Amino acid sequence: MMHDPLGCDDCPVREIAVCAGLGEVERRDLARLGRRKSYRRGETIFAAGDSSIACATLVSGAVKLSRFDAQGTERTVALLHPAGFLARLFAVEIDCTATALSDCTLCLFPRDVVERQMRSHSDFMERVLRATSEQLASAHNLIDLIGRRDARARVTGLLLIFAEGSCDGPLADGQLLDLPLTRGEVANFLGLTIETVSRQLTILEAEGAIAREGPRGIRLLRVAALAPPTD
Amino acid sequence: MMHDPLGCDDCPVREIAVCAGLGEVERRDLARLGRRKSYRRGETIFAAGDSSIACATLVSGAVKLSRFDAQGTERTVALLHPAGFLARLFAVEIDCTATALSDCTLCLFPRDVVERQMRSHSDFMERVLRATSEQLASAHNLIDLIGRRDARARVTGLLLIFAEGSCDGPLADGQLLDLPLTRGEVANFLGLTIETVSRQLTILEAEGAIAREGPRGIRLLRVAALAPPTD
DNA sequence: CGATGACTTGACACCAATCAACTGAGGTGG
DNA sequence: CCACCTCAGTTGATTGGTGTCAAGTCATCG
Repeated sequence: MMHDPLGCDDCPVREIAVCAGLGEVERRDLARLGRRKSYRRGETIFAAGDSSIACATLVSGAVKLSRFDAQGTERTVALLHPAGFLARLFAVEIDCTATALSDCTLCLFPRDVVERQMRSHSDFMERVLRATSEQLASAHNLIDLIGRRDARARVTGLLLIFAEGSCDGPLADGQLLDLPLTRGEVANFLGLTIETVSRQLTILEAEGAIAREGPRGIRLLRVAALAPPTD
Repeated sequence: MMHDPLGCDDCPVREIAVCAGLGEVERRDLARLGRRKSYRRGETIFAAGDSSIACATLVSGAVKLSRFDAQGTERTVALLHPAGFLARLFAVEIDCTATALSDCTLCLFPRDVVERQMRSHSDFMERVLRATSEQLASAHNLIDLIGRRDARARVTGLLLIFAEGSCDGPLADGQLLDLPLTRGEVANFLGLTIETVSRQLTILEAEGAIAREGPRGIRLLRVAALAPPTD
């Protein structure tokens, strides 16, 4: 147990998360600094302004990052899938709140200890930087999605984001997708209303592109009908 | 000249750019690795897929970052102001094209040499990481702006982004703003059409919030009328 | 059994997209 | 010098997609 305090040995994302690629020794060093914690759906992982946690890796489940404006209106700015990385290292301020979308498990690394670790292990810092770059790229993907697409494309875009994030390997027709977001959360993320999201799903189901199975389950019947045109 | 190859000594952003905070020695080390280059409005600074440039600091002028989808449609995902930082270090792929919005000057750092420098100077890497985090935060700001705001709020939001980016210090009524974007570029960035942008500017001018001075100049008459409600 | 909350569906209104015409500046050439 | 073109921008008329409001369904829970 002393040698594997975070349970890395059976970590489902050890090969793809930010910790991957570190040597055995470095990983153990890192593992000693963090702790693994589980959250239930709806729980706040950290709130805006909380600076105790510097970064975190999502081991299982799904997490949303959102902000609240002056009126207290929520705005979801990112979704995280397993192996996803939350980093606010050296940021001027932490302005996002992280909330569990489903029951989930994370490896949390406290700020002080991680900043020291990063300065002495440039490999680790490099991986953090790479992860932050990927976060930036997916923020750009989201900008693309909500900036110019109509309601249908936004909904299909979200389905594809989740399908790709929750499974490894390419998508196949018939795949069952667990969408842990409520309609309200989907709407908030996509910049739509609950009603519009619901209607789009109805349309997609009528077209035979998807089938709803229970409140959260969505079976992707024809992936090609969801993807944007490739010409 | 050997001691100041990039012209750092009279650099207008030396106190706020990514290079600030480095010691004199480190900055000279860094300066030896980069080169300063000027671009004219419309020129491409680097295209998607070009991996020769790892990062760049904008010294003067304005730059847009955009992507092109399968149909070749442009989607602007970020704007850069002086002291702004472009980094795609360790990213899986460079997917953005950087274009000069106005005549501008940048310090460019080639990829190979910068990655070496980062690994040996953790101070530098830390600043790059911080800059990338700030880029992420402004991407989130943009998501907020275009995801749920109406046309008026998007246009005023852009005006404020540019006003804050192009001057240091707080905003004051009566300030003249040079908006180097064409209507089409504004529309693309905000996820609107040219016509809607034009109409919103007309409305804002009729309300006395702004005054258009020439094709590019906008005088901010009442900043309070542009800012979102704070209650 | 009623209450609650997530979701769906319908009717309608409204904002922004679309299509189209017009203006004005800058450039070119007869 | 003026006719003409082009291109960015503005303005107007109309359409359509999405928001809004409202009602209704269904599952869960006390």
